[in-house]
Amino acid sequence: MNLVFDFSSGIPIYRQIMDQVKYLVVSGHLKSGDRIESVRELASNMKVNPTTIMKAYTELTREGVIFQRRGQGCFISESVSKFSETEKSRIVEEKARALAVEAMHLGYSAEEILEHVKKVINKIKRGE
Amino acid sequence: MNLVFDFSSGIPIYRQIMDQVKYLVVSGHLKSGDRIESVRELASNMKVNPTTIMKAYTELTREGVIFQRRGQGCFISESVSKFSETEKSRIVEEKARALAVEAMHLGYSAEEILEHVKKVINKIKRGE
Amino acid sequence: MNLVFDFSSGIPIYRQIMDQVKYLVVSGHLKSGDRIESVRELASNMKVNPTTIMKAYTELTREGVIFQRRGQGCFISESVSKFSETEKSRIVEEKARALAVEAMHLGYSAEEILEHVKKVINKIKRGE
Amino acid sequence: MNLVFDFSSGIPIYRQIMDQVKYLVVSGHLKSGDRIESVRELASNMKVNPTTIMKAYTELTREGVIFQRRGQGCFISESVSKFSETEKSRIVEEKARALAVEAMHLGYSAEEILEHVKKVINKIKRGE
DNA sequence: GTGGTCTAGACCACT
DNA sequence: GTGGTCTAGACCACG
Repeated sequence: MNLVFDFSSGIPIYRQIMDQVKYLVVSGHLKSGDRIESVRELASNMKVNPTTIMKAYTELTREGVIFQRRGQGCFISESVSKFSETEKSRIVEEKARALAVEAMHLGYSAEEILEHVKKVINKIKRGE
Repeated sequence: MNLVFDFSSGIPIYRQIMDQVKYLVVSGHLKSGDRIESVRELASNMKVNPTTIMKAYTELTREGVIFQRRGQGCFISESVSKFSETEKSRIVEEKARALAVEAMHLGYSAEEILEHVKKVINKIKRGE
Repeated sequence: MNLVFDFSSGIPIYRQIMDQVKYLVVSGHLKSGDRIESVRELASNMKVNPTTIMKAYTELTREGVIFQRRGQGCFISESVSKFSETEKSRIVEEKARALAVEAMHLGYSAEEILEHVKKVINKIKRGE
Repeated sequence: MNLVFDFSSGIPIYRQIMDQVKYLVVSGHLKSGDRIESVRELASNMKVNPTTIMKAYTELTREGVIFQRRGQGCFISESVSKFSETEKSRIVEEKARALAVEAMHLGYSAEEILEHVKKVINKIKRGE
């Protein structure tokens, strides 16, 4: 797994790990059943505190993104969301709202915002 | 100013204030030149410590959303962004990417995501 | 007197008044004996609170820059500094140090800083 | 870090901290990557409230002088200014003008002012 | 251990 | 009245 951290972004490292694992799944780099590096491996590779990795993995497990099998490692789970439809909708709407407010405040029009989102989705689908 | 705080969301109060003031601006509820509640007023209305309000206002001032005048109060500033085009684009793209990854991971299609964003923008424009 | 205020600089208005009166003297726009606007006049012209003007004038009087004659108005005084040589030297050195630290931190060389100062002095002498 | 505060100068403590950290950088006492005392350490050493130190560090971070890492501490950042050339020039010119007006008003000649600045720069370079 | 947020309450500077 | 600074002391999040 090729992770990159931005230590000055203010976003916690464990959150950056979570986000990037999710990205690797939606972009097709990781598929359900794939084994991902163990806590220890990743910690030493990325020179990050193991407890930080641990926290990320625990959260990802809780969200149903990965599952941990004792003695074997961590694996990407089936893409069955643990969230209900309304919950999912609420999560996305909240993030969409934050994006919209920020972008509108920076002076972007509705069209420009949608264009931005469309572009980003395509980038992700191409694995960028 | 009609603010609502979610004390259990984990999002700092001062951040919630910032977000909501920005929202009030983009939704047209507040216009440049408008005076907003003073630190003490808002603090007593919202039953929040004045220094917390102060922090929010200071940050908003730094971002150019409002300006503070000692002895007079706080005012919405001209909507001239302090950021360069590339920086603005970077900010929006980053948020758009976070939204896209999260939504795709929850199983939404590109169309559904765009639909969500479009809906939210319209809500904001209608002042909801 | 043609004063310009920067309300968003953080520098108190009364200080800006003091600085600009001093500037008008060193640049030759005002000479000793010249009458300057009364507190009331200036307050109404500049749309500033009279107490603010009052504070500026009081301070300028204390520093010996102007003197107030009851019923007649305020006048620029003789350019006899009330400060001792060591005091004067300390004041200038302190400001010079602040300038130097800031400029060096921004990456300017000694030559560039001196060039900046030289340029500014000439501007002032030309009354700009 | 050897800081000295003047509690009766009217200059906020957090500002004095900022100025002195900047001084330590330009004078070579601190280099990029160096770890500086933690908020608590400095607070207890200088017998100042941690939140005051925090404010100074937050401002220095915003100016790009240092960066803060939760759980690790504060470090001097690369000396890459966040300001554009014109902005840097404006900042220095403003400070130079303030210095020049004040010094000229105290009766110093252009040569004397430049001499003062030159002397101060050399002092800083020698680490005084 | 680190930084980050918040409260309660005081005092100062400015308009 | 306004914003701005500081203290003392608490609690949380992160590595």
